[in-house]
Amino acid sequence: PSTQAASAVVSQSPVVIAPQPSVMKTVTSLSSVPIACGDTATVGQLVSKPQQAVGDEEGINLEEIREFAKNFKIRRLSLGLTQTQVGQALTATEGPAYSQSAICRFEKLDITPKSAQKLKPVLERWLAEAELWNQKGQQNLMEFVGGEPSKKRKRRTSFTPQAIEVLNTYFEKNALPTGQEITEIAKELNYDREVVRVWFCNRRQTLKNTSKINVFQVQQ
Amino acid sequence: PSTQAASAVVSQSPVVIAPQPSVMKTVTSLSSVPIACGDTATVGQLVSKPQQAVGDEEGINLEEIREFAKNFKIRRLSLGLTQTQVGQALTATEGPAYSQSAICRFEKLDITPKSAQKLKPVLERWLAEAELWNQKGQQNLMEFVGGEPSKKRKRRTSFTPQAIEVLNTYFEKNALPTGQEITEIAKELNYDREVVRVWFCNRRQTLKNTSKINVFQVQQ
DNA sequence: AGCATAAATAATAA
DNA sequence: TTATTATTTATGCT
Repeated sequence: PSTQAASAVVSQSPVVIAPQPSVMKTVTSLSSVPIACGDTATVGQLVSKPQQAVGDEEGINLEEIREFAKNFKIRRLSLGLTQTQVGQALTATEGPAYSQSAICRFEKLDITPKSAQKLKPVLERWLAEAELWNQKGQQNLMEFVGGEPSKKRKRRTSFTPQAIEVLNTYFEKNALPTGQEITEIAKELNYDREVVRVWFCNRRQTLKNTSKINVFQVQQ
Repeated sequence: PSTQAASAVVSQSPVVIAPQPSVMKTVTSLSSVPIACGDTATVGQLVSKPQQAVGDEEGINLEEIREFAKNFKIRRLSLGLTQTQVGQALTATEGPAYSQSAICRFEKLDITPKSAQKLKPVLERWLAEAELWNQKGQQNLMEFVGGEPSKKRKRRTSFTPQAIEVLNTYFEKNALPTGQEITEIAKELNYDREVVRVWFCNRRQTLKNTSKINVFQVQQ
């Protein structure tokens, strides 16, 4: 299902500058052409320009794109779709490939106006069709989105006390086992390798959170 | 910011049975009183009963609750709020404590009709008020929700090649370091402890995913 | 243009 | 509910 396309197409990178809001404020006080010299700025940067109603930029209605992006996210969530699903479905139906990152960047307006302008109608059309299928039943939507008709969330694993004891012993010796070590541990305990890997990950997180609390002495 | 309220109010636990859909199908073929004997079933279970329009259960309109739950999630997301934020805000304004899990369970209808009936008006009222504040500006909403006005996402950490090498060495020795070990590693590398902890977590995930792919020989 | 992965969020076993 | 597992989103980099 989640097979990543490994096409490494080399293209000229847009060189997007991602300034912090605080930086923006400082810069905008200089007024006029705040970002970059004559180069590419993201839609998000352009629409947040304070003075003068942000209308068109090279004939592109930025405000409209901003509005659509916000709307798109809500409609996507209403359908219960993830960015990954949208990207994969688009890759399957439309010509070019669309990564999860691309969808994310569009929603956050972290792209150039030109790119946004090109992507907008594609998303618009696809989403409208998806909503149509959804009306006919969720099953149809999932079929349209492609792949797994109703991929259920993996059942949460329950470790036996014995297994946890063994895992903790390993963890104490080494909290960050190598892939091979994980494989061996999984084999020994007869659990899925991925499950074992995730256990280690979460164990670390827990540890970190616990430490954090202790620092503030909220403990007990 | 994320200090968990440690109030341990002991109440009669609902004892919710959570059967899988596949199990449901088998059981429903027996028709009438499909779930449990005379005990508590979740709203989700009750509304998915196939025959007979699912009307009231002990005077509670289940269909209405289902509708509201779905709507609640969409409205929450439209406001850009997380389950955690809602829970914390409710804990602050309403009497009892509401955890992220509680909100999650309500949205998934993984609660008893009685609990849902009790929670629904609370959520309804709070959400309506939140939307009101949101109309006056996002800043007001964040203030209403409480705490951080605009908590920004942590900046993505970039590890130096040297640091990664050291981390990998530790990981190979032990993929699941203890809290103390993490602290020491973080100190040695001069990175934030939390950052190191998360590194290990994600490293495990990567490993797991890689292993998975190898199994299917999709590699290269 | 998108991979790799850091960080955040949701779901669930206990 | 809490503690933990699993999934999703965001972003540094090339």
